[in-house]
Amino acid sequence: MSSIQNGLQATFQIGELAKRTALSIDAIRFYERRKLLPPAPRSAGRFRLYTPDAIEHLRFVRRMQGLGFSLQEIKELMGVRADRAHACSAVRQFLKTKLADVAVRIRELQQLESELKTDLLKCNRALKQQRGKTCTCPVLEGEERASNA
Amino acid sequence: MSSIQNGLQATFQIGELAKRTALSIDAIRFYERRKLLPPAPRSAGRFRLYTPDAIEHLRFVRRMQGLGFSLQEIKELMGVRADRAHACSAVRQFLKTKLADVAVRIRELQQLESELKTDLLKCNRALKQQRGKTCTCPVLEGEERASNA
DNA sequence: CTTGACTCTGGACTCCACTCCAGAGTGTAT
DNA sequence: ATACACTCTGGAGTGGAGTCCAGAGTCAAG
Repeated sequence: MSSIQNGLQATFQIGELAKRTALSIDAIRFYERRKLLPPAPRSAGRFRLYTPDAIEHLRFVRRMQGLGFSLQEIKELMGVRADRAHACSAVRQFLKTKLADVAVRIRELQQLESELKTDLLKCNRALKQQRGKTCTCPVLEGEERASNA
Repeated sequence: MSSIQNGLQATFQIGELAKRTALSIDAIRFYERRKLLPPAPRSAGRFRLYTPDAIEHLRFVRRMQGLGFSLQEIKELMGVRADRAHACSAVRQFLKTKLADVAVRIRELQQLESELKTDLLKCNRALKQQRGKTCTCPVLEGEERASNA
């Protein structure tokens, strides 16, 4: 399963990485093809060998994906962040753009959040007032005869 | 283009709606099929007729999409929000779940934001220190100072 | 040396969110 | 009456993000 190479690092292969990241093996290989993961070094028998770094790497990818970035965007983001050591104004510009995007997203989500909170309040009030009465729930009941405003 | 019906509302047809929302005609019809937009009333010749409501409706859809919700989720969200009048505990539960999702997203985006800010700072410092020196930029990769601001 | 669990590659397939198109009808302007 | 812009439906095609699979190779255990 895991092997010690030259006493340096504990490595493991793709199945193990899949388990530890809750990704499918296919997804990991797919990310490698799309360069979201650097090509893994191989064993004598051409099996991919990973170090714990890969786990972090993949978690970052998933986190960004969850935030709605495309694989392409994530790749760019990682590239720039990894290379900030020799920064140049183009990299700086890219970071600024991404930061602005993120700020917009945050504002929009906060807006949605407050709208949902309002809805929930109204919902709670309505529930209080109809204590015990049956209620036809559009979510559960698929559809009844036309409602909608 | 736009017509007055019974002196009640200015309606317009799909091409106009497309222009006003910056969506394609096909996308609008597609949303209707997927029930993200209520079926539009038709003219005598079966042309869809819209009121300004539709613009707002579509903007909401796009906004939610930009925040990473799938069309399915947006449909559910709209359904629940429209029907909060007769609230029931299932609706309430749905809202609470969505709210929690949104809160998580906001926190994650804020985290990313601060990481990017740190990167940007490092980037700025690096730039200051290498004033004038050429820099190999992974973003431009090869074409250097040929284009871009 | 065989078995069984694991991995390899390449290609086909799926689901989503559209986009593009053909062939037909609508509506108005001349 | 005809031209021209617009719209209709249904279906095929696209790109992103994977999933699924066959046929072959790897490797530890018995």
